[in-house]
Amino acid sequence: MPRRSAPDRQTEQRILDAARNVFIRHGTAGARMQEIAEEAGVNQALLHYYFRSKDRLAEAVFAEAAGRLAPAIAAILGSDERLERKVEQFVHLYIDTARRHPYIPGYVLAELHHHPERLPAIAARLAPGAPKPLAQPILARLGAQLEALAAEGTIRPIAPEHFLANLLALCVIPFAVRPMLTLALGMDEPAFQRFLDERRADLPGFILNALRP
Amino acid sequence: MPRRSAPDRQTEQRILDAARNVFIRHGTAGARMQEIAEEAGVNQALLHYYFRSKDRLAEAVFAEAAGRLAPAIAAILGSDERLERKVEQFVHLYIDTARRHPYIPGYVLAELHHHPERLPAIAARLAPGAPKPLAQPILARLGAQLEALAAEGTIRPIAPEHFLANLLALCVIPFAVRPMLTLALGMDEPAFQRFLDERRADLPGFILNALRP
DNA sequence: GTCTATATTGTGATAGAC
DNA sequence: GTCTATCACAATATAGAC
Repeated sequence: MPRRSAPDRQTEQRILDAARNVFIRHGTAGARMQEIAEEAGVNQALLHYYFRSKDRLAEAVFAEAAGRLAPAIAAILGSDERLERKVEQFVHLYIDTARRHPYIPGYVLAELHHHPERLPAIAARLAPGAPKPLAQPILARLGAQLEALAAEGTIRPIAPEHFLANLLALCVIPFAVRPMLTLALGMDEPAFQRFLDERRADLPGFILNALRP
Repeated sequence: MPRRSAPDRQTEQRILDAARNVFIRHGTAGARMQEIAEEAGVNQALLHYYFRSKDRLAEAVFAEAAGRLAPAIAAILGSDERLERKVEQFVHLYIDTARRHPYIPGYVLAELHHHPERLPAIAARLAPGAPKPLAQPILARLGAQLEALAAEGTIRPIAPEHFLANLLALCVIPFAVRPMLTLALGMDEPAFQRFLDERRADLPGFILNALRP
Protein backbone atom coordinates (compact mmCIF):
# COMPACT_ATOMS: atom_id res chain seq x y z
CA MET A 1 0.00 0.00 0.00
CA PRO A 2 1.72 3.18 -1.21
CA ARG A 3 1.82 6.35 0.88
CA ARG A 4 -0.59 8.98 -0.35
CA SER A 5 2.02 11.59 -1.23
CA ALA A 6 4.73 9.41 -2.74
CA PRO A 7 5.14 9.40 -6.51
CA ASP A 8 2.93 6.70 -7.95
CA ARG A 9 5.30 4.64 -10.10
CA GLN A 10 2.41 2.91 -11.75
CA THR A 11 0.84 6.17 -12.89
CA GLU A 12 4.20 7.44 -14.00
CA GLN A 13 4.68 4.32 -16.08
CA ARG A 14 1.22 4.61 -17.63
CA ILE A 15 2.02 8.16 -18.65
CA LEU A 16 5.37 7.12 -20.05
CA ASP A 17 3.78 4.31 -22.04
CA ALA A 18 1.14 6.61 -23.47
CA ALA A 19 3.75 9.25 -24.25
CA ARG A 20 5.85 6.70 -26.07
CA ASN A 21 2.95 5.75 -28.30
CA VAL A 22 2.01 9.32 -29.10
CA PHE A 23 5.54 10.60 -29.64
CA ILE A 24 6.36 7.65 -31.87
CA ARG A 25 3.32 8.38 -34.02
CA HIS A 26 3.63 12.15 -34.28
CA GLY A 27 7.14 13.10 -33.22
CA THR A 28 8.00 15.63 -30.52
CA ALA A 29 6.62 18.61 -32.42
CA GLY A 30 3.47 16.91 -33.64
CA ALA A 31 2.53 15.26 -30.36
CA ARG A 32 -0.16 16.81 -28.16
CA MET A 33 -0.13 16.65 -24.38
CA GLN A 34 -3.90 16.24 -24.46
CA GLU A 35 -3.63 13.09 -26.55
CA ILE A 36 -1.06 11.63 -24.19
CA ALA A 37 -3.26 12.38 -21.19
CA GLU A 38 -6.26 10.70 -22.80
CA GLU A 39 -4.27 7.62 -23.77
CA ALA A 40 -2.90 7.37 -20.23
CA GLY A 41 -6.36 7.78 -18.73
CA VAL A 42 -5.41 10.84 -16.70
CA ASN A 43 -5.73 14.59 -17.18
CA GLN A 44 -3.26 16.95 -18.70
CA ALA A 45 -2.15 18.58 -15.46
CA LEU A 46 -0.84 15.30 -14.19
CA LEU A 47 1.65 15.05 -17.02
CA HIS A 48 3.24 18.25 -15.80
CA TYR A 49 3.17 17.03 -12.23
CA TYR A 50 5.31 14.04 -13.20
CA PHE A 51 7.45 15.44 -15.97
CA ARG A 52 7.30 19.25 -15.61
CA SER A 53 7.20 20.00 -19.34
CA LYS A 54 6.51 18.46 -22.70
CA ASP A 55 10.17 18.75 -23.55
CA ARG A 56 11.30 16.68 -20.57
CA LEU A 57 8.71 14.04 -21.30
CA ALA A 58 9.89 13.89 -24.91
CA GLU A 59 13.46 13.53 -23.78
CA ALA A 60 12.60 10.67 -21.44
CA VAL A 61 10.80 8.83 -24.21
CA PHE A 62 13.56 9.37 -26.75
CA ALA A 63 16.28 8.29 -24.35
CA GLU A 64 14.50 5.04 -23.66
CA ALA A 65 13.81 4.31 -27.33
CA ALA A 66 17.24 5.26 -28.62
CA GLY A 67 19.21 3.58 -25.85
CA ARG A 68 17.19 0.41 -25.68
CA LEU A 69 19.47 -1.73 -27.83
CA ALA A 70 22.74 0.03 -27.07
CA PRO A 71 23.93 -2.23 -24.23
CA ALA A 72 23.05 -5.44 -26.04
CA ILE A 73 24.72 -4.27 -29.25
CA ALA A 74 27.83 -3.20 -27.36
CA ALA A 75 27.95 -6.60 -25.66
CA ILE A 76 27.67 -8.46 -28.95
CA LEU A 77 30.20 -6.42 -30.91
CA GLY A 78 32.67 -6.11 -28.05
CA SER A 79 32.67 -9.79 -27.11
CA ASP A 80 35.31 -12.39 -27.85
CA GLU A 81 33.10 -14.34 -30.24
CA ARG A 82 34.05 -15.08 -33.82
CA LEU A 83 33.00 -12.53 -36.43
CA GLU A 84 30.43 -14.85 -37.99
CA ARG A 85 28.68 -15.24 -34.66
CA LYS A 86 28.70 -11.50 -33.97
CA VAL A 87 27.11 -10.70 -37.31
CA GLU A 88 24.42 -13.32 -36.84
CA GLN A 89 23.67 -12.21 -33.29
CA PHE A 90 23.44 -8.58 -34.36
CA VAL A 91 21.08 -9.26 -37.25
CA HIS A 92 18.84 -11.51 -35.20
CA LEU A 93 18.73 -9.17 -32.22
CA TYR A 94 17.94 -6.11 -34.31
CA ILE A 95 15.31 -7.62 -36.57
CA ASP A 96 13.60 -9.58 -33.79
CA THR A 97 13.44 -6.51 -31.55
CA ALA A 98 12.35 -4.08 -34.25
CA ARG A 99 9.70 -6.51 -35.39
CA ARG A 100 8.03 -6.26 -32.00
CA HIS A 101 8.18 -2.44 -32.13
CA PRO A 102 8.22 -1.68 -35.84
CA TYR A 103 7.71 2.08 -35.53
CA ILE A 104 10.57 2.76 -33.15
CA PRO A 105 13.34 2.86 -35.77
CA GLY A 106 11.46 5.43 -37.84
CA TYR A 107 10.77 7.49 -34.76
CA VAL A 108 14.38 7.40 -33.62
CA LEU A 109 15.66 8.39 -37.06
CA ALA A 110 13.17 11.26 -37.22
CA GLU A 111 14.09 12.58 -33.78
CA LEU A 112 17.77 12.14 -34.53
CA HIS A 113 17.30 14.39 -37.52
CA HIS A 114 15.14 17.09 -35.95
CA HIS A 115 16.69 17.13 -32.48
CA PRO A 116 20.33 16.07 -32.76
CA GLU A 117 21.17 18.44 -29.91
CA ARG A 118 19.45 16.07 -27.50
CA LEU A 119 21.82 13.21 -28.17
CA PRO A 120 24.80 14.30 -26.02
CA ALA A 121 22.66 14.92 -22.94
CA ILE A 122 20.94 11.57 -23.30
CA ALA A 123 24.17 9.69 -23.90
CA ALA A 124 25.67 11.26 -20.79
CA ARG A 125 22.62 10.19 -18.80
CA LEU A 126 22.62 6.60 -20.02
CA ALA A 127 26.37 6.04 -19.74
CA PRO A 128 27.65 8.55 -17.17
CA GLY A 129 31.31 7.61 -17.01
CA ALA A 130 31.77 6.78 -20.69
CA PRO A 131 34.72 8.08 -22.73
CA LYS A 132 34.42 11.01 -25.14
CA PRO A 133 33.66 9.18 -28.38
CA LEU A 134 31.09 6.93 -26.79
CA ALA A 135 31.75 3.79 -28.82
CA GLN A 136 35.52 4.09 -28.73
CA PRO A 137 36.29 0.95 -26.68
CA ILE A 138 33.96 -1.33 -28.64
CA LEU A 139 35.16 0.17 -31.90
CA ALA A 140 38.76 -0.46 -30.96
CA ARG A 141 38.16 -4.10 -30.06
CA LEU A 142 36.13 -4.68 -33.19
CA GLY A 143 38.75 -2.92 -35.28
CA ALA A 144 41.50 -5.11 -33.88
CA GLN A 145 39.52 -8.23 -34.67
CA LEU A 146 38.83 -7.09 -38.24
CA GLU A 147 42.47 -6.16 -38.69
CA ALA A 148 43.67 -9.55 -37.45
CA LEU A 149 41.32 -11.37 -39.78
CA ALA A 150 42.46 -9.20 -42.68
CA ALA A 151 46.14 -9.82 -41.84
CA GLU A 152 45.65 -13.58 -42.01
CA GLY A 153 43.77 -13.18 -45.30
CA THR A 154 40.41 -14.36 -43.99
CA ILE A 155 38.57 -11.14 -44.89
CA ARG A 156 39.17 -7.94 -46.84
CA PRO A 157 40.37 -4.98 -44.82
CA ILE A 158 37.48 -2.83 -43.54
CA ALA A 159 37.33 -0.04 -40.99
CA PRO A 160 35.11 -0.84 -38.02
CA GLU A 161 33.10 2.35 -38.65
CA HIS A 162 32.05 1.09 -42.07
CA PHE A 163 31.44 -2.41 -40.78
CA LEU A 164 29.12 -1.10 -38.10
CA ALA A 165 27.35 1.30 -40.48
CA ASN A 166 26.75 -1.51 -42.98
CA LEU A 167 25.37 -3.80 -40.31
CA LEU A 168 22.97 -1.21 -38.98
CA ALA A 169 21.94 0.01 -42.43
CA LEU A 170 20.99 -3.42 -43.75
CA CYS A 171 18.92 -4.20 -40.66
CA VAL A 172 17.13 -0.89 -40.24
CA ILE A 173 16.19 -0.21 -43.85
CA PRO A 174 12.93 -2.19 -44.03
CA PHE A 175 11.53 -0.32 -41.03
CA ALA A 176 12.82 3.06 -42.17
CA VAL A 177 11.26 2.95 -45.63
CA ARG A 178 8.28 0.75 -44.96
CA PRO A 179 5.71 3.10 -46.55
CA MET A 180 7.79 3.06 -49.72
CA LEU A 181 7.84 -0.74 -49.73
CA THR A 182 4.08 -0.69 -49.44
CA LEU A 183 3.54 1.83 -52.22
CA ALA A 184 6.34 1.34 -54.72
CA LEU A 185 6.85 -2.38 -54.31
CA GLY A 186 3.27 -3.26 -53.46
CA MET A 187 4.07 -5.02 -50.20
CA ASP A 188 1.19 -5.74 -47.87
CA GLU A 189 1.62 -6.74 -44.24
CA PRO A 190 2.21 -10.49 -44.79
CA ALA A 191 4.65 -9.72 -47.60
CA PHE A 192 6.51 -7.35 -45.28
CA GLN A 193 6.78 -10.07 -42.64
CA ARG A 194 8.13 -12.50 -45.23
CA PHE A 195 10.58 -9.81 -46.34
CA LEU A 196 11.82 -9.58 -42.75
CA ASP A 197 12.09 -13.37 -42.49
CA GLU A 198 14.21 -13.48 -45.62
CA ARG A 199 16.52 -10.72 -44.45
CA ARG A 200 16.91 -12.29 -41.03
CA ALA A 201 18.03 -15.52 -42.70
CA ASP A 202 20.08 -14.07 -45.57
CA LEU A 203 21.77 -10.94 -44.21
CA PRO A 204 24.47 -12.69 -42.15
CA GLY A 205 25.62 -14.65 -45.18
CA PHE A 206 25.35 -11.58 -47.39
CA ILE A 207 27.50 -9.48 -45.08
CA LEU A 208 30.16 -12.13 -44.48
CA ASN A 209 30.28 -12.92 -48.18
CA ALA A 210 30.90 -9.26 -48.92
CA LEU A 211 34.00 -9.40 -46.73
CA ARG A 212 35.60 -12.36 -48.48
CA PRO A 213 38.97 -11.46 -50.03
CA MET B 1 8.06 42.56 -67.50
CA PRO B 2 5.32 40.54 -65.74
CA ARG B 3 1.71 41.68 -65.66
CA ARG B 4 0.68 43.07 -62.30
CA SER B 5 -1.93 40.46 -61.46
CA ALA B 6 -0.28 37.33 -62.82
CA PRO B 7 1.28 34.89 -60.31
CA ASP B 8 4.85 35.92 -59.72
CA ARG B 9 6.82 32.77 -60.35
CA GLN B 10 9.90 34.27 -58.81
CA THR B 11 8.15 35.01 -55.54
CA GLU B 12 6.56 31.60 -55.56
CA GLN B 13 9.98 30.04 -55.99
CA ARG B 14 11.46 32.12 -53.17
CA ILE B 15 8.69 30.92 -50.89
CA LEU B 16 9.22 27.34 -51.96
CA ASP B 17 12.96 27.59 -51.32
CA ALA B 18 12.42 29.07 -47.88
CA ALA B 19 9.78 26.47 -47.10
CA ARG B 20 12.12 23.69 -48.10
CA ASN B 21 14.79 24.94 -45.72
CA VAL B 22 12.41 25.33 -42.81
CA PHE B 23 10.53 22.07 -43.32
CA ILE B 24 13.78 20.17 -43.67
CA ARG B 25 15.04 21.57 -40.37
CA HIS B 26 11.88 21.22 -38.30
CA GLY B 27 9.57 18.83 -40.14
CA THR B 28 5.98 19.56 -41.09
CA ALA B 29 4.71 19.73 -37.52
CA GLY B 30 7.63 21.74 -36.15
CA ALA B 31 7.81 24.27 -38.97
CA ARG B 32 6.30 27.73 -38.48
CA MET B 33 4.72 29.71 -41.29
CA GLN B 34 6.20 32.85 -39.75
CA GLU B 35 9.73 31.49 -40.07
CA ILE B 36 9.16 30.56 -43.69
CA ALA B 37 7.83 34.03 -44.46
CA GLU B 38 10.84 35.68 -42.86
CA GLU B 39 13.29 33.46 -44.70
CA ALA B 40 11.50 34.21 -47.98
CA GLY B 41 11.51 37.95 -47.27
CA VAL B 42 7.73 38.24 -47.49
CA ASN B 43 4.87 38.30 -45.00
CA GLN B 44 2.85 35.41 -43.75
CA ALA B 45 -0.31 36.22 -45.67
CA LEU B 46 1.51 35.78 -48.95
CA LEU B 47 2.25 32.17 -48.19
CA HIS B 48 -1.47 31.50 -48.05
CA TYR B 49 -2.02 33.47 -51.23
CA TYR B 50 0.30 31.13 -53.11
CA PHE B 51 -0.26 27.83 -51.33
CA ARG B 52 -3.59 28.20 -49.48
CA SER B 53 -2.51 26.25 -46.40
CA LYS B 54 0.51 25.01 -44.51
CA ASP B 55 -0.42 21.48 -45.38
CA ARG B 56 -0.35 22.11 -49.14
CA LEU B 57 2.96 23.88 -48.86
CA ALA B 58 4.37 20.96 -46.90
CA GLU B 59 3.11 18.54 -49.50
CA ALA B 60 4.74 20.49 -52.31
CA VAL B 61 8.06 20.52 -50.50
CA PHE B 62 7.93 16.84 -49.64
CA ALA B 63 6.96 15.81 -53.16
CA GLU B 64 9.92 17.65 -54.59
CA ALA B 65 12.38 16.26 -52.04
CA ALA B 66 11.15 12.68 -52.14
CA GLY B 67 10.74 12.50 -55.91
CA ARG B 68 13.94 14.25 -56.82
CA LEU B 69 16.06 11.15 -57.44
CA ALA B 70 13.27 8.80 -58.48
CA PRO B 71 13.54 9.31 -62.27
CA ALA B 72 17.33 9.04 -62.31
CA ILE B 73 17.29 5.92 -60.13
CA ALA B 74 14.62 4.33 -62.28
CA ALA B 75 16.69 5.11 -65.39
CA ILE B 76 19.81 3.55 -63.91
CA LEU B 77 18.22 0.39 -62.55
CA GLY B 78 15.95 -0.15 -65.53
CA SER B 79 18.63 0.31 -68.18
CA ASP B 80 20.38 -2.38 -70.23
CA GLU B 81 23.75 -1.81 -68.57
CA ARG B 82 25.69 -4.53 -66.83
CA LEU B 83 25.02 -5.01 -63.12
CA GLU B 84 28.44 -3.72 -62.10
CA ARG B 85 27.78 -0.46 -63.91
CA LYS B 86 24.32 -0.06 -62.41
CA VAL B 87 25.62 -0.48 -58.88
CA GLU B 88 28.41 2.00 -59.43
CA GLN B 89 26.10 4.56 -61.03
CA PHE B 90 23.59 4.22 -58.22
CA VAL B 91 26.15 4.63 -55.47
CA HIS B 92 27.79 7.62 -57.12
CA LEU B 93 24.52 9.34 -57.96
CA TYR B 94 23.11 8.91 -54.47
CA ILE B 95 26.17 9.91 -52.49
CA ASP B 96 27.08 12.82 -54.75
CA THR B 97 23.54 14.19 -54.64
CA ALA B 98 23.02 13.69 -50.94
CA ARG B 99 26.35 15.29 -50.23
CA ARG B 100 25.10 18.52 -51.77
CA HIS B 101 21.91 18.36 -49.70
CA PRO B 102 22.91 16.35 -46.66
CA TYR B 103 19.75 16.99 -44.64
CA ILE B 104 17.27 15.86 -47.26
CA PRO B 105 17.55 12.12 -46.57
CA GLY B 106 16.86 12.63 -42.87
CA TYR B 107 13.93 14.88 -43.66
CA VAL B 108 12.44 12.43 -46.14
CA LEU B 109 12.78 9.52 -43.72
CA ALA B 110 11.16 11.57 -40.96
CA GLU B 111 8.22 12.64 -43.12
CA LEU B 112 7.85 9.13 -44.47
CA HIS B 113 7.43 7.95 -40.92
CA HIS B 114 5.09 10.64 -39.62
CA HIS B 115 3.04 11.19 -42.80
CA PRO B 116 2.98 7.95 -44.78
CA GLU B 117 -0.54 8.80 -45.91
CA ARG B 118 0.87 11.53 -48.14
CA LEU B 119 2.90 9.14 -50.26
CA PRO B 120 0.14 7.79 -52.52
CA ALA B 121 -1.13 11.26 -53.45
CA ILE B 122 2.35 12.47 -54.22
CA ALA B 123 3.25 9.40 -56.25
CA ALA B 124 0.10 9.82 -58.29
CA ARG B 125 0.99 13.47 -58.92
CA LEU B 126 4.57 12.75 -59.97
CA ALA B 127 3.81 9.74 -62.14
CA PRO B 128 0.15 10.07 -63.20
CA GLY B 129 -0.22 7.04 -65.44
CA ALA B 130 2.02 4.67 -63.50
CA PRO B 131 0.96 1.12 -62.63
CA LYS B 132 -0.34 0.12 -59.21
CA PRO B 133 2.90 -1.01 -57.53
CA LEU B 134 4.85 2.00 -58.73
CA ALA B 135 8.20 0.31 -59.27
CA GLN B 136 6.79 -2.84 -60.84
CA PRO B 137 8.31 -2.40 -64.35
CA ILE B 138 11.80 -1.51 -63.13
CA LEU B 139 11.64 -4.24 -60.52
CA ALA B 140 10.67 -6.80 -63.14
CA ARG B 141 13.52 -5.85 -65.47
CA LEU B 142 16.02 -5.83 -62.64
CA GLY B 143 14.68 -9.13 -61.36
CA ALA B 144 15.10 -10.73 -64.77
CA GLN B 145 18.68 -9.52 -64.99
CA LEU B 146 19.50 -10.84 -61.52
CA GLU B 147 17.85 -14.15 -62.32
CA ALA B 148 19.79 -14.54 -65.55
CA LEU B 149 23.08 -13.83 -63.83
CA ALA B 150 22.20 -16.30 -61.09
CA ALA B 151 21.26 -18.96 -63.65
CA GLU B 152 24.65 -18.69 -65.32
CA GLY B 153 26.35 -18.86 -61.93
CA THR B 154 27.75 -15.33 -62.00
CA ILE B 155 25.98 -14.24 -58.81
CA ARG B 156 23.99 -15.74 -55.98
CA PRO B 157 20.23 -15.64 -56.38
CA ILE B 158 18.71 -12.49 -54.85
CA ALA B 159 15.25 -10.97 -55.10
CA PRO B 160 15.25 -7.49 -56.66
CA GLU B 161 13.44 -6.09 -53.61
CA HIS B 162 16.33 -7.09 -51.37
CA PHE B 163 18.89 -5.92 -53.90
CA LEU B 164 17.28 -2.49 -54.07
CA ALA B 165 16.84 -2.26 -50.31
CA ASN B 166 20.51 -3.12 -49.74
CA LEU B 167 21.66 -0.56 -52.27
CA LEU B 168 19.59 2.22 -50.75
CA ALA B 169 20.41 1.25 -47.17
CA LEU B 170 24.17 1.30 -47.64
CA CYS B 171 24.07 4.71 -49.34
CA VAL B 172 21.60 6.49 -47.07
CA ILE B 173 22.92 5.33 -43.70
CA PRO B 174 25.64 7.98 -43.17
CA PHE B 175 23.12 10.78 -43.70
CA ALA B 176 20.40 9.12 -41.66
CA VAL B 177 22.49 8.57 -38.53
CA ARG B 178 24.92 11.44 -38.85
CA PRO B 179 24.43 12.77 -35.30
CA MET B 180 25.28 9.31 -33.99
CA LEU B 181 28.46 9.22 -36.05
CA THR B 182 29.39 12.55 -34.54
CA LEU B 183 28.69 11.54 -30.97
CA ALA B 184 29.39 7.84 -30.68
CA LEU B 185 32.19 7.57 -33.20
CA GLY B 186 33.62 11.05 -32.68
CA MET B 187 33.41 12.10 -36.32
CA ASP B 188 33.82 15.77 -37.07
CA GLU B 189 32.92 17.35 -40.42
CA PRO B 190 36.15 16.50 -42.28
CA ALA B 191 36.04 12.95 -40.96
CA PHE B 192 32.46 12.66 -42.17
CA GLN B 193 33.48 13.81 -45.65
CA ARG B 194 36.28 11.24 -45.71
CA PHE B 195 33.79 8.63 -44.57
CA LEU B 196 31.63 9.49 -47.57
CA ASP B 197 34.64 9.38 -49.91
CA GLU B 198 35.50 5.92 -48.67
CA ARG B 199 31.96 4.62 -49.05
CA ARG B 200 31.64 6.11 -52.53
CA ALA B 201 34.77 4.22 -53.55
CA ASP B 202 34.24 0.98 -51.65
CA LEU B 203 30.49 0.31 -51.69
CA PRO B 204 30.25 -0.89 -55.31
CA GLY B 205 32.93 -3.51 -54.71
CA PHE B 206 31.40 -4.44 -51.37
CA ILE B 207 27.95 -4.98 -52.86
CA LEU B 208 29.14 -6.93 -55.88
CA ASN B 209 31.41 -9.03 -53.72
CA ALA B 210 28.48 -9.92 -51.51
CA LEU B 211 26.69 -11.34 -54.54
CA ARG B 212 29.50 -13.67 -55.59
CA PRO B 213 28.45 -17.33 -55.48
C1' DG C 1 -1.69 12.49 -6.15
C1' DT C 2 -5.32 13.93 -8.96
C1' DC C 3 -8.64 16.87 -10.50
C1' DT C 4 -11.12 21.38 -12.70
C1' DA C 5 -10.55 25.81 -14.26
C1' DT C 6 -7.92 29.23 -16.30
C1' DA C 7 -3.95 32.09 -17.66
C1' DT C 8 -1.11 33.05 -21.52
C1' DT C 9 0.97 32.68 -25.44
C1' DG C 10 1.47 30.72 -30.11
C1' DT C 11 -0.20 29.86 -34.69
C1' DG C 12 -2.77 29.06 -39.00
C1' DA C 13 -5.74 31.53 -41.55
C1' DT C 14 -8.65 35.48 -43.43
C1' DA C 15 -10.37 40.47 -44.38
C1' DG C 16 -9.58 44.31 -46.57
C1' DA C 17 -6.60 48.41 -47.82
C1' DC C 18 -3.21 49.69 -51.25
C1' DG D 1 0.45 40.79 -55.84
C1' DT D 2 1.62 42.38 -51.42
C1' DC D 3 0.86 44.35 -47.22
C1' DT D 4 -1.15 45.32 -42.11
C1' DA D 5 -4.31 44.06 -38.79
C1' DT D 6 -6.88 40.75 -36.62
C1' DC D 7 -9.72 36.64 -35.77
C1' DA D 8 -10.37 32.18 -33.78
C1' DC D 9 -8.74 28.54 -31.73
C1' DA D 10 -5.14 25.33 -30.20
C1' DA D 11 -1.77 24.18 -26.90
C1' DT D 12 1.49 24.39 -22.97
C1' DA D 13 1.58 25.40 -18.50
C1' DT D 14 0.01 26.83 -13.79
C1' DA D 15 -3.24 27.81 -9.61
C1' DG D 16 -5.72 26.02 -6.33
C1' DA D 17 -9.51 22.89 -4.58
C1' DC D 18 -10.08 18.17 -2.97
